[in-house]
Amino acid sequence: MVNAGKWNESGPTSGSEYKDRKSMALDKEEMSEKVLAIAEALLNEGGADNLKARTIAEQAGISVGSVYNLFADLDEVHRAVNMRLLDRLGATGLAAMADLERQGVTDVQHRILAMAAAYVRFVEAHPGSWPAVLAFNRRRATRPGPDAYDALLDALFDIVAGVLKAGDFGLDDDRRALAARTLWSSVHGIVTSGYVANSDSRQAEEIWHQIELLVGVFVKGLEHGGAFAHADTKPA
Amino acid sequence: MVNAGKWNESGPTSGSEYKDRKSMALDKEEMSEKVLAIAEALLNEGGADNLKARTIAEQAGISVGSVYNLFADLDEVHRAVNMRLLDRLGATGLAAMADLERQGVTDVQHRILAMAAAYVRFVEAHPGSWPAVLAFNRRRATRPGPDAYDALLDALFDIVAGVLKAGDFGLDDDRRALAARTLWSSVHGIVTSGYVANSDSRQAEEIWHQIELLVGVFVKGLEHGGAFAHADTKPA
DNA sequence: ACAGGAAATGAACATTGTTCAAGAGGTATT
DNA sequence: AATACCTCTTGAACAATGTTCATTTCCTGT
Repeated sequence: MVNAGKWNESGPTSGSEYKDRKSMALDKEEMSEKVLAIAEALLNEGGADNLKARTIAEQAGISVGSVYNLFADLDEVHRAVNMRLLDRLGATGLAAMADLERQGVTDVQHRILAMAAAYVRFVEAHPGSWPAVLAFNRRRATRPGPDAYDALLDALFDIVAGVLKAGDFGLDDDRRALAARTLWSSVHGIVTSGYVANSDSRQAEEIWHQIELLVGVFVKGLEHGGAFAHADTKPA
Repeated sequence: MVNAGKWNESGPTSGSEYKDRKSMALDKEEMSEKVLAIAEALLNEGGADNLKARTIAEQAGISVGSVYNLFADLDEVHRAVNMRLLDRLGATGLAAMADLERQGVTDVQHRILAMAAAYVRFVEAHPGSWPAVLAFNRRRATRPGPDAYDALLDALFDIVAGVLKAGDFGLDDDRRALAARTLWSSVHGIVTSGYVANSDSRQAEEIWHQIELLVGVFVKGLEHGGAFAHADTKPA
């Protein structure tokens, strides 16, 4: 068990290449990607509950057992889909930043808003799977150390931190990173809270109003040294 | 089916009181609360996946069928538990505000931080069930209109709005309400993101650092009119 | 051809949510 | 007192699901 991740560990019988291509249906790699694409579609349609081994197998044209041959269990499939999404989100963010660069937008507030807008668009484009990403509890955390999941999140934080660096708020690296994480978490909270809140199209408007207010207040607050306005309240 | 919520709709055969008490084990109401208490404990221990009809029945000393006699399905049980939690959170928030009043704390930043601290403590006190609250998708939304769920959330927003009212930021009621929702969503996002992020005790520290920065920046930003600093960026 | 082994298969098992026909327990009516 | 009637309880039964594993299939190297 738990043989996932060690594909092609040993060649077939001995060290030979049998990658003829042609007549061969699909590589394990290709089949894995096909499974992940199907899984993402399923998650998008019906959330985590819609990710069923038999459905995947049927749509992929393979048997249930083969799914478990590619992935240890459905949790791993879900995790893999999430990583793809996080990865794509990072790419989207970078693309948004490149767009801003191209348009010569230097105003920090504009740039942050554009980043937030990109995030909102991404979430709206994945209505079913994004909540699944957020709700995903890595139960039985494999290791205490940071995994690929955290690495992807850190990459997202770095993008925001890069935007903040453009504005001159007198922040050292640590504090800027903290501000980036705070801003990201806040936007994230607004988006997800909005999804829980009232229905329909007023939702999108409310989310955007909150984001506008947050970013406006955040930038103004940073400009006036709010990041250092410690109150001497003890946590707990 | 769907008979939940209409208990004792008609008396037994006719209008008679057979509530002797004594010898009678448990009222439906009492049994429902017992079930909810058990359900909350189960959610706290193992998340949504740990809410099993048979476990509830066993621990409550009734049969599986009886559980479905009290609640339409497990979703309704989950929903009821969530409502209890939201209700309790509201009470906690009001208690925290009363404490501040008693201590004569008038500084807005202090008060917001104290509220946030109360929220964080509450979440930490319900490590398993709180994520379940957030992840709860009311699938098949019964009505388009606001339900009890939204009412509870609005109550929470109102508490925050009350705190903001103390500070004089030149906000009209609508804008203050928006700021309250924004602040709440942001804190919420910080807490839940923190739960997703790195493990262990550094987690709590990181969460609190983010909250401190957010509140500091938020208050400073409001003081300097950041709530009106509209950028002319279009949403999408 | 044959042997060896990796990969695919799908039947089988365990666990779940949910339903429902049968029964139990009580009240009112005669 | 006996009966009819109603409500609530029960637990067996069903369907859907995640997961396993003995068997078969398919390919490569000899």
